[in-house]
This record gives sequence, structure tokens and C-alpha cells, in this order.
Amino acid sequence: MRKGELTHQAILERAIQLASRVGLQGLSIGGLAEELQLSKSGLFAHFRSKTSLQVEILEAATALFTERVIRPALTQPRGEPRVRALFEQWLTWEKELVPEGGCIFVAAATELDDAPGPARDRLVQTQRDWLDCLAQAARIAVAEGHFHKDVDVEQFAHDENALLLGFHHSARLLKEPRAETWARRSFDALLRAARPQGS
Amino acid sequence: MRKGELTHQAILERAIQLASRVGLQGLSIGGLAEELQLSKSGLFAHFRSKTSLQVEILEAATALFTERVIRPALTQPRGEPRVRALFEQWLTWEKELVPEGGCIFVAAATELDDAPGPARDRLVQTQRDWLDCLAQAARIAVAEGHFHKDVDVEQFAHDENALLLGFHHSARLLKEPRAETWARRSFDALLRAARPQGS
DNA sequence: CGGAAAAAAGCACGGGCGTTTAGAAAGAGC
DNA sequence: GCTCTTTCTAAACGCCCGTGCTTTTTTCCG
Repeated sequence: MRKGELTHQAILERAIQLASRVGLQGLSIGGLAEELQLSKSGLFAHFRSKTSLQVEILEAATALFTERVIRPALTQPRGEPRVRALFEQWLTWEKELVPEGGCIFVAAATELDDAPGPARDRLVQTQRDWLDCLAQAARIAVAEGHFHKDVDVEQFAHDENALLLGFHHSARLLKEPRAETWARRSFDALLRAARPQGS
Repeated sequence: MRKGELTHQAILERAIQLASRVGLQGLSIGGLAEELQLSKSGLFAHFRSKTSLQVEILEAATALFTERVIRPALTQPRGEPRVRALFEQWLTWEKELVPEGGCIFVAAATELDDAPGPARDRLVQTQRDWLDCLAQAARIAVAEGHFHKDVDVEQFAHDENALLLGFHHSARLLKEPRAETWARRSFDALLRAARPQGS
């Protein structure tokens, strides 16, 4: 009973890496099994279908994301510092994943946007939660007086997320060295505009 | 000699639609042939391999994009109006493609970012050209005095592109009704910041 | 209209896919 | 240490993939 759960976890860990590179659809059970030195059917037995494997990958990735990005940011003081930390943690998350394919959610987003099903549903929920998290941090910044009263926190969250997508695009596809600089500068401008009376 | 070129074109047209939905990798020759009521081998004969089919799809899509997005924008007056037009034309392009999977370049970007090869190379070139185009429009706006002198036009182009990616994400994955409003509002803010002395 | 050339179809291949089933190896608890 | 259960393997399935080869159909031109 313990051994099973252990390999199950190990499979998911490796699957997240592989899926980041080749996508959730591109990931093949045979290929994943080979990487783990496991038989195809042995691996398959852990998940009843490829779809549920995909869903479990997304769930495991969400848990990892929460721990690596959100939790550290929550240790920062309420308000702008925490807003900043969320952005920085995400950049770190993406950069750490560079060798293995970048943020899996970004990859999955365009892959699943036309593919109805449980995997898509799960991804949508994760993305909504993430945007809510960003918006909530901004809301707190308003409450703390770090941002001015009429900042539209949902718009702010959307803009912030767009910058993250832009970074992914520039860094991963175009291999643009200035990507990080650009992302930070844009985010600074976003913060500046949100603060009371300009800077 | 003429008939061949005709079907070749028809194949690419439909392939762009299909690839927008299922991706360049997900697109299968058999599936495409069936949609066109053509034999698999008959279709295959037009392209010597799947890779070159993918490259031709990207090239055809680039031509379409140039005609539908860039050319109309170039009819607008130099400076801010043209910058605006590029943004608006892209939104139109994306919205027109909604029923068939959204902008193929956005889909291909995350799909190919870890897949070295001719298709990726072609896509990178297209994206660089697009960013250059955005930057050049901004440069003209600076020259015309619509934007202030020390606007970093490459940063501007990057930010604008990030907003477009954000729109795609919100509209296609999250089906967010406010996506378009958000995108326009962000872009307005971008323009406002670029104009001499605030508004 | 007839014959050369081009285009499309038909068929078969080797291989990988997701999935199923039956059985071997390994682990757990008494 | 034996037994029962869990975990893993081996082999096979039907299916679709990209890709060649051969043949038939269509198109073009003198």
C-alpha cells in the first residue's frame, strides 16, 4: 500500500516535467514509462486512462505551484510587497523550469483551449484561482493604502498575468535576453500607475 | 499545372483552420484529407513530409496575417492612429478566428517553443517580424511627436504583444466576457503613458 | 481529339498509440 | 515464513499515424 503511492507520486513528478516539454497531449504513456524505467502497463495501472493521468498531472502541478509560488509570497507583508512577491515568485518558478520546458500551465492553456473535457475544466479552475489570488493581493494593497482606491483589481490581475504570458513568450520562444528586464519594467509601470498620486 | 496549385492552396487554407484548433502537431494528414474529401496519399503528394506541411501552413498563415492585420493598419495615418490600428486589427483577427480556434501563432508559440526544427524557426521569424512591425509603428509615433522622445519602442512592442497574449488567454481559455474590455483598457493605459506629458 | 504530363487514389508497410487481460514478482501482516 | 494482496510485467488488441509505391483518373496542350 505504501509502495504504490510512492511510485504514483514519482510518476507524476516526472510527468510534469515531460508534459512541460511536449504538452499534455504530446505526452505518451509509453515514453513516460521508458523515462521512469517502468513497463507501459505498470504505469498505466496507476491511472485508469490517459485523461485521468492528464488531470492528475494538472492537480499535482497545481499543488507544486501553490507551494513554490503562492505560499512563499504569503509570507511577505500584506499590500504592495506581497503583490510584488507574487510576480517575482512566478518569474522564479518559470526560470527554474526553463531547462524542462517552462510553466506547464502556459503550455496547457493554448493546448486545451479548444479541447473540452475534464483536463480543460481542471486547468480553467486553476487559472481562475490564480487570477483571483492576484486580484486578492491587489485588493489588500488597496485596503492598505498602497494602491489608490479606484484601482480595478481584476483588471490589475489580468494585466499582471498578461505580462507573465509575455515573458514566457519572449523568453521561451524568442529566447530574448531582455525578456526579464522588460517584464520587470512593465510591472513597475503597472505598480506605479496603481499607487496613489503617481509614484 | 493550374489545378495542382489550386488544391494546394485549398489544402493550406483548411489546414490553417484545423491547426488552429488542434495544433500543428495534433494536425494529422489523414484527418485533414478527410475534411477536404481527399485521399491521404493525394494530399501527402503536395508536401513531401509533414514537417514541410507545417512550415507551409505557417507561411500561408503569415501571408494571411499580413493581409488581414498589417496591410489594413498601414492605410491609417502614421503615428498613434496606426499604432492603434495594429492593435485593433489584431483583436479583429483573433475574434474572427474564434469559431475555428483563435490565432494560430499563439497556439504554435507554446507548442513549438521546445521543438527545434524548421517549423519553429519559421515561427520565430514571423514573431520577430511582428514585434518589429509593432516597434516600427511606435518609432514613427515618436517621430511624429505623438509619443514622447524617450519611449522605448521595443519595450512598447513587447508590452503590446503581452496584452494580445493576455486577451487570447482570457477570451479563449477562460471565456471571460470582459476580456476585450480589459485588453482595450490596458492598451489605452499603455498609450497614455507613451504620450507626451501624461494624457 | 489524342497522347503526354500532372494529379489523385489505392494499397501496404512498419511503428507507436491507448487500452485490456493474464500472470509473475514483490510487499505486507499474521 | 506463509498467505493474501498489491504492484508490476509481458503480450496482444485494434487503431491511426507518416510515408512509399503503383495504378487509375484527370488535366492540359498541340
